[in-house]
Amino acid sequence: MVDTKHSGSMTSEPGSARQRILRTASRLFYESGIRAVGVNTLAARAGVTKVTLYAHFGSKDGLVAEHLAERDRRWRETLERVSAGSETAEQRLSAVFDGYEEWTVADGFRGCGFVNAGVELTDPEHPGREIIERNKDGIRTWLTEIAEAAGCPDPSDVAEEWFLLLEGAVVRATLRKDATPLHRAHRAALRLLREEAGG
Amino acid sequence: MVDTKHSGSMTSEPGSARQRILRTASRLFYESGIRAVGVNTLAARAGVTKVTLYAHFGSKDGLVAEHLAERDRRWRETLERVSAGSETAEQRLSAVFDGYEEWTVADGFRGCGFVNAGVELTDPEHPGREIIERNKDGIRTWLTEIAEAAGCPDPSDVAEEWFLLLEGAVVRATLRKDATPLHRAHRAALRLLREEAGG
DNA sequence: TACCCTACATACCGGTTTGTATAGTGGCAA
DNA sequence: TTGCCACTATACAAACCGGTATGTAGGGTA
Repeated sequence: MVDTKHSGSMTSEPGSARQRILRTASRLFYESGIRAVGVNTLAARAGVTKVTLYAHFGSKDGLVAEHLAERDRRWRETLERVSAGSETAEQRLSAVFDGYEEWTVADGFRGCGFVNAGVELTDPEHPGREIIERNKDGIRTWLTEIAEAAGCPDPSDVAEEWFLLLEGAVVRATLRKDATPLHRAHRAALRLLREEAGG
Repeated sequence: MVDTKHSGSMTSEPGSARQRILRTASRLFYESGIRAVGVNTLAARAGVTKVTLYAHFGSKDGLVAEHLAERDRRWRETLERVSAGSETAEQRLSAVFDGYEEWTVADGFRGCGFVNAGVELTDPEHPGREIIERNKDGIRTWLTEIAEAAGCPDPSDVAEEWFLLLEGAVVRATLRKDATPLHRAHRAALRLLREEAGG
């Protein structure tokens, strides 16, 4: 009860209404799925009225899209954070796979939020879809830069193969919670790096 | 109107009510997602009343589970069919990847139905979840047998890596419809086979 | 003939969905 | 002081959700 700018019933959650909604959406959508969480539940859990939610996001689809954009933003921050301190290409690559491994065995892991959203948002016109694609492009770009830094002759080819291993491992880890898919993907990725860059 | 055992209003769709329901469920659940398709819509599209649907499957969850089981059955048939005629391990492996490639570029492709169902069925107690796991185990077993036939020293290791490539390629192809993920996964899988078995 | 089984049609249940309309409240700035 | 702003509270609308109750029609079989 320290700095809630605008009064109201106590909602132990700090931050502006908008931030609280986005944070709650991120948690609930990821935990239970987007369709499974109604705006009533969402607003109540965020300590906000439905009117406020609609004033900020216009519609549930709008909220979903902004939630995905926010998630993408945080995801990029995380990627840069776990890579900070890595110097060689091999270290940077390992940082990515280590980060993913840590994530897949953490409590509450339920797969890639963007892939999951892609499964749920069947309408190809949904505003969230382009954010999903943007996020995946971000990963591909990141991996391509590593392959370039390593001096691979075909960086985008190598990056794409790393991406397949990474995405496959996440899917595998989603169904049976286990660190080995990521571990194995990591090993395969390093082997490929040494073959392509070292040779 | 040839052999519908039990009368009824004409429902151009052939087969028993049960089969029609399962076939319709398979189509609609895959196209639009499980949660997005209500039992009312489903029954109407199958040319069946809701009462009949509930008499056969008990609940929507029951229908979902039986639909997944049916899908798994058909999936295994397809796998054996595309592999028929393959003799060497390499041919059998390529048959799998070719089959997947054909699938991912076909009209209406919307990813792996089992992975998608796994995303939607967040309840870990849902009866469909074990069928999803069974299906994935089927793939892993199939790939392991190929690795064994090829004489790989660590067949399950190799199979798991093939699996990562395969699953990753399907996810990639789902977001941006394109044959290249499968193509690249295929190439990587063959390279791995030659390294492990040939060396 | 009598019964059963399957499927039909229709209507209903309580609850939930997204979204809106209306009125009130507290703080802040001009 | 006046007015704006962001918010609360409540109530409602129309559609849809999964699921059930009731009653009927018709072929298969004993």
